[in-house]
Amino acid sequence: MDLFQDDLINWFQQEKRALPWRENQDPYRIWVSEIMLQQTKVDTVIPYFHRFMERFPTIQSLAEAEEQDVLKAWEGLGYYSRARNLQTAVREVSEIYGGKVPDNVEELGKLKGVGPYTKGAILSIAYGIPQPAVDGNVMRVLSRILLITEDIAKPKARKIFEAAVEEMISQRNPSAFNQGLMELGALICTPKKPACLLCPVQSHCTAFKQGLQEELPIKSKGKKQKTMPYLSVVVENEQGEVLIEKRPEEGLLANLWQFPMADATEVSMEQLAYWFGLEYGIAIKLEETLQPVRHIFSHIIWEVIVLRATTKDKVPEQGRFVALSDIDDYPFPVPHQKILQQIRIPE
DNA sequence: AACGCGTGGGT
DNA sequence: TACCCAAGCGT
Repeated sequence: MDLFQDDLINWFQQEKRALPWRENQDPYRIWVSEIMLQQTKVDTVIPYFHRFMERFPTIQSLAEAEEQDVLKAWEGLGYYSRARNLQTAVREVSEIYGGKVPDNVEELGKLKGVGPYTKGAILSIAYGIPQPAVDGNVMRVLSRILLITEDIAKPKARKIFEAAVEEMISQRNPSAFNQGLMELGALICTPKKPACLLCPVQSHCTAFKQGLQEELPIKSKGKKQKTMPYLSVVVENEQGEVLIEKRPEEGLLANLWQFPMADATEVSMEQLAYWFGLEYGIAIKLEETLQPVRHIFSHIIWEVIVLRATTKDKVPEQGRFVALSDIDDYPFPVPHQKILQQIRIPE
């Protein structure tokens, strides 16, 4: 009768995927990977991680970078506050901790963007310190192993699983234990149709014994998204430049760039040119309707009617005219990249 | 505690 | 189509 911990760790060391952030234990690399992996699949993260580490190889280089360049490296990855918080925290590590990532719960947990999960992941993986790192995988796996029926969508659930991990975690190899739980959740103990027949810890699994693996974990459902209609306009001047503006520094897609966009519940198509004059201080002439853009976020849906317009005016009160050849310097969210594609490849 | 915050892939 | 899901965090 082997121990759960040993079966899990042996399996992990045998079967773990070769991932770029597993090449060494550099706390900075571990940190960046953990932030990118929040709510994001491994396959999506890999190319971003390579580019990011090439562009910002050290704490120092990221601390000294322009936020605009950090967001550009994050462009398309989503949850952009992760990038901004990471840079804020890295600057703090640079200034307060001499560039060394803290190796204790107290200091690490104070850093922007480093919550209970990420804190435990960095401590255990980079420093070998036995701390729980409870993510969605861990809750799913342990809910089955231990038959825990707490609703994992509720905030209080995480604490219950953290308490369980504190009792179970391997003191000898907390890194392999925590990563093993997550790897198991990603490869075997999946949300749907878990591969129990291949599971290295099947003999320890209470849910499997009772045939309840498909019923766990218990997870309540969120509410569905609301649709938000917008009117967006691509304004071209006589130099062939287009008008773009920076989004507000808080909220959705903060500090990213976009084409001017009006809330369509407040501004109609007929009012658009007038509205534009008030907002941007220049006169435009609507030319044509482009392909509408629909974008589904996690919590809302954008329905964007897109128009093309021209102007003879040069200096807007808001935003700036940018040559198409320079537009790649600016981080755009996906819905506005869809608009950009249309003016790059007309027809 | 509940909600805001992205995106791409799977069924 | 309409969900669900993925190595969460800040407010």
